[in-house]
Amino acid sequence: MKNIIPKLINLFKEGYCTPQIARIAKKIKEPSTTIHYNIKKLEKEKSILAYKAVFDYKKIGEGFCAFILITLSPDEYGDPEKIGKELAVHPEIESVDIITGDWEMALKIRVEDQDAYYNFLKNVISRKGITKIKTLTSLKQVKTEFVTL
Amino acid sequence: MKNIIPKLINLFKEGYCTPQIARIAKKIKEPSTTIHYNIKKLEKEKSILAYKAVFDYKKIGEGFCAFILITLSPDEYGDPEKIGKELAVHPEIESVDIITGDWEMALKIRVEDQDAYYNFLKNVISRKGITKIKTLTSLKQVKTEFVTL
DNA sequence: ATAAATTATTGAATATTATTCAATTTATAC
DNA sequence: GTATAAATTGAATAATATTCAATAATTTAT
Repeated sequence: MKNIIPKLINLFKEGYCTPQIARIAKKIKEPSTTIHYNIKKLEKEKSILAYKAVFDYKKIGEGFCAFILITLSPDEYGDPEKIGKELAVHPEIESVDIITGDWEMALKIRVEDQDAYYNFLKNVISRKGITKIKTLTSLKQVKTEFVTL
Repeated sequence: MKNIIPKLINLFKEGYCTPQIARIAKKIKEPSTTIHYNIKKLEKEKSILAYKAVFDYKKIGEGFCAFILITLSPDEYGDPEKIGKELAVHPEIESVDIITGDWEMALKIRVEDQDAYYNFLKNVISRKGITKIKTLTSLKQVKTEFVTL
């Protein structure tokens, strides 16, 4: 057996999808060439970044989801974006935001289980510059990426 | 002029995309029929919920992004999922999670600007059952929906 | 262990769909 | 008001997903 599915999942996180112009044309009752033109415009001006799949993450072995709120050390405070970009390369991280308030950064994480999360914290999050973190574990996901589960 | 773009954006939030089987087949060097088979399997078992576009939200008039942490009143505490589902219908809400810790729920919101956010708080969030909220405004989005900006 | 049944892989043929192209209309700038 | 650019459109084409039937691999039952 080949087990192509993990590869598919990875590709679909990046993109590897395309708009269904004919379906959209039917839906909003416009010629498909007009739809095509407008979509290409959105792509050219980089308003659309990617076409991708949204998963039921429990079903693809990423059932553990958490938010991490991060406090940065004063010396790293000048360039939180740098740390953000370094963190963003990790595939377990769904989102990275620089935020206002009691913390400087908010991450959303998806891993298999609590063990995997512990390893993630040890290997990725404990790094110079991060002073303190607070984990908010998701007990139940009601809506994700604009898709209601 | 017709201004089809807002309609496209709405459709792309729901889905209206499809996998690029030929491209995937080339990428991982497998027959396209095998890819097709495996994708249909993922769809049938509902591991894939949708294929959709990811936007640069600043460029589509949804530049204001915030997380809302919510404390529920003790009488609603028994069924936070019910409130979650009621909130989930609002298109401004990207995600709804029931969480552990100092708060019971975490939302991610996208609207045009601070004014729109204020209105959103007034109209959607102030409701019976929600005792206290804390807003974490995103100053800079580094990564969203697994896509690095 | 063997047979039966199910699940997975694949190539060839087909149906759909995105894309290109050229023509026309609509909007914008001077 | 004219010129220039942007947007819409139908017809033709190229590319793609899909179906189908056959084969192979894996699992289940006996």
